[in-house]
Amino acid sequence: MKNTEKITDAELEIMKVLWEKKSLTLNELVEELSKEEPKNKSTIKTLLYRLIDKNIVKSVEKNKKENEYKPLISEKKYLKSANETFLDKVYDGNVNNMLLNFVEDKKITKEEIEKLLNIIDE
Amino acid sequence: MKNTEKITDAELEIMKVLWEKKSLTLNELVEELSKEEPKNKSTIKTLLYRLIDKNIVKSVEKNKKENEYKPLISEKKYLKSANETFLDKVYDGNVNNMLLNFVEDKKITKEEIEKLLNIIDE
DNA sequence: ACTTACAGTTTACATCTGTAATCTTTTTTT
DNA sequence: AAAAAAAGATTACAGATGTAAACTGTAAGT
Repeated sequence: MKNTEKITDAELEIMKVLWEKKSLTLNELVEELSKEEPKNKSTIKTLLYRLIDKNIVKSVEKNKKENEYKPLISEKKYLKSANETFLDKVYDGNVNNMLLNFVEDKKITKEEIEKLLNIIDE
Repeated sequence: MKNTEKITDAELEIMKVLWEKKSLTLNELVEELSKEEPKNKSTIKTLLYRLIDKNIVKSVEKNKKENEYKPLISEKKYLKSANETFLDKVYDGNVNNMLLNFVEDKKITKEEIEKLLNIIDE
């Protein structure tokens, strides 16, 4: 699949909610997204339609009045693709270099790395 | 500075070369960028001008005929900003989650993490 | 000095993106 | 049944982006 990479920033905000909630009506979606700052329903509709066009979301009839929207690709899959794209684009695929920079920026601490080691050892 | 984040994908390719070579004429730049696949000079010109507009690159006279182009912001600074943007956008700032996903995708191996620990211990 | 070639600069243009309004079809309400 | 409300679907539009051509001024060759 290539579509995974074509999720834009605004669309991603929609997807995050859909991944978390699995399935939502438009109104539920708008409500979720408006928790922090109010969002325009029309805008969300457009983004949703674009995601449907791209086969990233599907629309299923819930009842006579409303549809439900469900993700067609998994978050894992998206993350894998997003990681790869970022790594290639910014670091030409060099993970070490990326990690070093995160450490330099104090984004990654020693504790986190040790935690990670433990997890890997399973 | 905010401009750092506004470097687009195509512009980034230009910047990578400028960061590495410090200073180049247009022709040198085109030559470098064309090593893998030939690039259109006109396109590179446009990207260069946009970077100049954004105060990310400066143009200095080299001789009567040609100018040299130099980066105005450091690669480190860009990387810091790019890391942050990616982390926030995709993982809502959760570094652990990001690392876990990189590990799952086999992008980060145990060896790399151990190497990293050594580096931090300095 | 005149022409040519090329660096520098400006303009063009299709597609993508964020944002939203409008139109159409159903469902509710009165 | 008629009117109102709302969901679904389409259209709009400005700014960003990738790609490249056109224009302009000057250096270089003859």
